[in-house]
Amino acid sequence: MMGGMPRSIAPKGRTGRPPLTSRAQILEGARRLIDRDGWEKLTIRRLAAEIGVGATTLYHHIRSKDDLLLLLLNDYAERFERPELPDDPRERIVVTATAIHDALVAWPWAAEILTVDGFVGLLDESALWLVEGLLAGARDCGCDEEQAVHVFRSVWYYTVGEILVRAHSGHRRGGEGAVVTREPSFSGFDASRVPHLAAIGERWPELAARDTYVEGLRALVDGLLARTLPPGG
Amino acid sequence: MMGGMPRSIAPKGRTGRPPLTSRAQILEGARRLIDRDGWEKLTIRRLAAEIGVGATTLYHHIRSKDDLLLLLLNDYAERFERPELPDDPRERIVVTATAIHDALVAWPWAAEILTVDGFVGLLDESALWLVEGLLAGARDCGCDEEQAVHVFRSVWYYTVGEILVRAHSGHRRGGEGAVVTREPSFSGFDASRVPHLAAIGERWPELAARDTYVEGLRALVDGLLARTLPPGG
DNA sequence: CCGACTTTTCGAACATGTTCCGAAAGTAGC
DNA sequence: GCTACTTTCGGAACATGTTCGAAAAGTCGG
Repeated sequence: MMGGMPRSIAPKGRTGRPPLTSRAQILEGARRLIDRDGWEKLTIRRLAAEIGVGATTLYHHIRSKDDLLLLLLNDYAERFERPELPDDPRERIVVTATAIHDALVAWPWAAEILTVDGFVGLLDESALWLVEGLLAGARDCGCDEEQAVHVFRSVWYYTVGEILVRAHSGHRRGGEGAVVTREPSFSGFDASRVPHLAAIGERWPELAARDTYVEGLRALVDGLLARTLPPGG
Repeated sequence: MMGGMPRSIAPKGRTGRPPLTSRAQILEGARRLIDRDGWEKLTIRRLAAEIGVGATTLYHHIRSKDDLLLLLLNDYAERFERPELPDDPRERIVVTATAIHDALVAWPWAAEILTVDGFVGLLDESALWLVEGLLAGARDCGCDEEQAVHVFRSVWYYTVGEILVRAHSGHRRGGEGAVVTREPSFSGFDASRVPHLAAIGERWPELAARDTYVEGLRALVDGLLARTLPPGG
C-alpha cells in the first residue's frame, strides 16, 4: 500500500515481486535499534517500523525472532576480537571459554537463545572457531574425540548457567510488594533445620554477587582433565 | 457477575469483599491442569477457567506467572522423596546435586524460573534442605563458608545450564524449512578451519545427546575441592 | 439502615510473537 | 497485451502475560 519502489532493479531471471527488504537490512536495523534504544526494545514491530516495512513482512526473511537473534549473534561474532592463546593447552581452554563468556556478557540479548536446540549446529564459522578452540585444547590435553566433546559440553553448561543467572540478576520483584508473596529473607533461616544457611544469613547476597566464573571454570577444567590424564600427568 | 457464593463464610474480623479464590485452590488447579493437559497448557486464562474465576482475578493471589511456578516448585518439593546420603561428604554433594537435577528434569516447567533473581531466597524450607545439603557437604570437605557458597554456586550454574539446554532439546526447527535460514549441517564443516569439528562431523548429535550430567558434576566437584584441600588430602 | 472503608472480582485494553490469507508487483510464455 | 506463475508484502486475527479501573460484596461505626 505505502511501500516505496523496490530498492534495486530486479536481477535478471528473478521472478516474483521484487523484495523491498533484505536480511542484511534487517540485521542492520536490529543492530541500530539495539545500539540506540537497548536490546529490550528490539521487538518485531519496532524493528519493522525502523526499516519501514510491515511487521509481518519480516517473517519472509527470518524464521522467528530467535532466528534473528542467532543471525545477530553470528554477525557480532564476526567482529569479535580473538584473544591471544597461551601455549599451555589447558590454559587455552580456560582463555577460550572466558572469551566466549565475556562476549556473551557483552551481548545480553544472546541469553535468550543460548539454549536453542542444536545451538552449535546453527553457528557460523565466525563463531565456531571458539568451539573448535575448546575441542583443540582438550585434544591437546590428551582427550580423545569423545572426551573432548564431553569437555566442551560441560564447560558449555557451566557457562550457559552462569550467563543466564547473571542475565536475570537485579530484577528485584515488587518494590513495596503486595501481601501476596513473601520477600526473600536471608536472615529468617531456621538455624535448627538449615544451620549452614542460617550461619551465612545476610552475607548470602554479597557472596552470590561475586564474579567467580573463571575460578569455577578452572576447577571444572582441572576436574575434567584429571579423569583423562594418567594420575601422574 | 456469574460468581457463586463465597466458598466459606468470612472469618470474623475480616473486612472487605470475601474471597472466592484461595492460593491453595490456584495451586491445586495448576497441578491438575499440568497432570491432565501437560505443563505447556498451563496459561493464566486456562487456569482461571479451570478454577472458574476471571483471569485477572488470579493476580490478587499471585504476583505473576513466575511466582506461581515458584510456588508450585516449593509445593512439589514438599512431596519430594529425600535420597539416602552416603557417608563420604564429597559423595553427599554429588548425590544431593543429582537429586536436585533429577527433580528438575521431572518438572520441566521449572526450567522457566531457574534463573529468577535471588532464586535461593525464594525457596521454602522444603526445598532449602537441598541447598543446605550441598553447603554441609562442602563444609565437611574442609571448605569455609565462602568456599562452600562458591561450591554451591558453581554446581548450581552447571546444573541450571544442563537443565535448560536439555529442556530446549528436541524442538526441531522448521520441518522442511523455508529457504530462509540454513539447516544445521554437521557434515559441512570446513576441515581446514575447524578440523576437530569436521572430524567429529555427524557424530556430534549422538555425542551431544548423551547424558553426562553426573560425570561432569563429579569432575566439577573434584576440581572445586582440590583447590580447598591441601594437596595431600 | 446508612455512609465510609476495604478487599476481591473481572472486563477492557495493551504489547508481544506469530499465522493466515488476500493483494501487489514483478517475470515468462504466447 | 494477456494470462499464468511466483514471490513479497502487510493487515487482520490469535493467544499470551499483564495493567487499569470500575463495580461488587462484604465489615464497621453511627
